[in-house]
Amino acid sequence: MRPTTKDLAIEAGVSLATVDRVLNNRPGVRQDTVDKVNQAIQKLGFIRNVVAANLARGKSYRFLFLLPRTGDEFLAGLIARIHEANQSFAAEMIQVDVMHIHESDPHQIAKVLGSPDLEQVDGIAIMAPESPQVRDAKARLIEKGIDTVSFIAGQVASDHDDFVGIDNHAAGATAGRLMGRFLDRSAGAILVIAETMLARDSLERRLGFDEIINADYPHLTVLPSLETYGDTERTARIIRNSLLSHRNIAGVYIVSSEARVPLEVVTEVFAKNKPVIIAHERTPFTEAALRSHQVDALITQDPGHLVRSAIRILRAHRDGREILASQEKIRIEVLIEENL
Amino acid sequence: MRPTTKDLAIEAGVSLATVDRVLNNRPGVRQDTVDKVNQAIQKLGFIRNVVAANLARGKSYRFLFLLPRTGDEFLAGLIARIHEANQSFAAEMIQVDVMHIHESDPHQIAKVLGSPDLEQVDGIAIMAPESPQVRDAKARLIEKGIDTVSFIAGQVASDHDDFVGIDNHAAGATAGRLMGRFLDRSAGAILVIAETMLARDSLERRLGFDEIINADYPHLTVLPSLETYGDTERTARIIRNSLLSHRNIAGVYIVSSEARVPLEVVTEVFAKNKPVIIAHERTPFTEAALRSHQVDALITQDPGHLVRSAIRILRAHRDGREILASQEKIRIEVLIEENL
DNA sequence: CTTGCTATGAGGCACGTACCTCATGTACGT
DNA sequence: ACGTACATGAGGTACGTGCCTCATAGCAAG
Repeated sequence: MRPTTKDLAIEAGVSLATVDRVLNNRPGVRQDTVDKVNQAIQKLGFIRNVVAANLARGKSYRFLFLLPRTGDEFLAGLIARIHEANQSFAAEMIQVDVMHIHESDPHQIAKVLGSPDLEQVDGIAIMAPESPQVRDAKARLIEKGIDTVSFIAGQVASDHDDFVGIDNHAAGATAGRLMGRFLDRSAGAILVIAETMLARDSLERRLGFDEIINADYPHLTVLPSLETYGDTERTARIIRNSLLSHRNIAGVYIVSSEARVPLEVVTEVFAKNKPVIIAHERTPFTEAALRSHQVDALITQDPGHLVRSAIRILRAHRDGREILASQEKIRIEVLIEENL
Repeated sequence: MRPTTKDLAIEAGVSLATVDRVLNNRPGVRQDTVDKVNQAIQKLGFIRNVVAANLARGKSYRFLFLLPRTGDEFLAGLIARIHEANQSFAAEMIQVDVMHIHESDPHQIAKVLGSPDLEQVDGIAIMAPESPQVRDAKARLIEKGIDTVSFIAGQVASDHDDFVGIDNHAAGATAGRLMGRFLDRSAGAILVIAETMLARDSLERRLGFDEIINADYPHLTVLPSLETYGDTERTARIIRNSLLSHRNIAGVYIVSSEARVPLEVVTEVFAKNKPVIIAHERTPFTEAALRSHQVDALITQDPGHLVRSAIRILRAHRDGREILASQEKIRIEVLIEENL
């Protein structure tokens, strides 16, 4: 049987009340008494029964995911996972909600983050582009005792705030390596398509991609990024224009998580002589594209893992516990048809 | 606040005792009373507080991992993860242990599985080659109320028994596709090296690999598998012999999880004109090999995920709960230097 | 010596559920 | 009408911890 607080009290030669005071950092205990209890903890290998503690506290957790308001399939998948997690974490008294924000307006995001509605929440996972406003708002949340994690995009990890997501520079490099190897000896140009290069993650991916191509595949040229702004017509136009100036397009790298529109346009434009295409994120659409050989590889991160990881980290923060780093590391996955 | 059993009792118009009888499938309740309670559960959206239930039961879980007795680095990593999991699951009153078996002797495995020591255990994750003896022993364990999962290798999933691991056929196919694409236009032969082809997983990987190469890369020939039997000298000899008969070796596929010896030999033998090499599993050694470009890609499964998944599944079985399938699906990961 | 402060002990109630006992009710067969 | 078997209620204790109140002991300053 595992030692309980009662055993601790006996071992330390103090009362249950004192053990309780020490365990919960309550004032009014002399330092040497604290030490006695801590020694007993060491000696018995006492592990606090979190389960019973939470029961006694009547504690439940409320976490919030702040997500952009796009119709993105990747985001839709993410939201589905959040709801799934809401089910499976219910047994542990954890409730998660989703709130949407206008990603483009830092002031509005900061306003939402400052709103008093959020004060009943135990922790927030924020998916928003980096900006001074958001950074400040986060700092204020932390002052109020509300933990935050940066989710997928945006802020860099800081001391106050974990980052849940992949290293986008490495993800871009991975795409670059695959592109290089898949194209091996064929010289040519590579089209890079992004929704907007203002997003930090797109930028980093592009940097990582370029680094690999420039270093190891001198016969390949990476063209300037095309920005779609999420507009179908514009996407078609700029890709066609690019085709006119560059006849020798051998590869296409779609940087953004919204691959659908660029992919459709590219597939149509390059009806024959399809270049090697690499995109990001697994969605019903990109999965089908991989199956039908419209795409050669996907660089992805597991949305379910992202969501659960954010929740686990927020809870660990709340409990003042350590996290199991190896479990929370989000991997950059390479998907081809065979390992879907 | 979430409804409790008390609320349930009021809603159903019965006593707490009856609610308890229904919730825990105890006899002595008329069917229509059972229905009343179940309706109340539906209506209130009652979710049993597993945490409180386990507290009351004084329940703790003991799970066992039965692993082969090799000195394999992959296995060492696995064991490290099990100890890690033992720490992090301690808060949920779950204890996991490791026991070693002689993988080569089905009778001995069956004997271990039948030993009375195992009767105090709640569930067992078994990593052992498939055999009728093991199959029978498992069936007997299940009769005794001890759940089992097939871990990484061995048995196919059955109704009684989940499989935790990757689809090895798909893993082989993934290796095949990468090999084909990395070699693209260079014709040649591919060396396949296994510890033994008696292992089901090696066989399946090879089948998946061949399927892809034969279908899509006719300029490549897959040679008969070389079996090392884990012997360094033998490995060096058979690889050298193979080199004499086949001058045009363009690729090497190391099927087994123990890649170290084959890799060392291959690296030495092919000092110049290194073929494309693909191996399995991430270990300190294969990771270093990837970094130093001795290996071109690794096909891996996450040991931490494997371990935690097995534990979660065993616990869910024990609690009679459903598992979250998407979380328990072990992915076939593709590792290159950039996404390590 | 009194006053006041701090450190500690003793004990109880609560959380939501499991599990036990005992009493009572109800329907059935004889 | 009686005994029997089954269905249900009522109430208690327990699990390990948190949190509260009250009592007491020790010590130092006035």
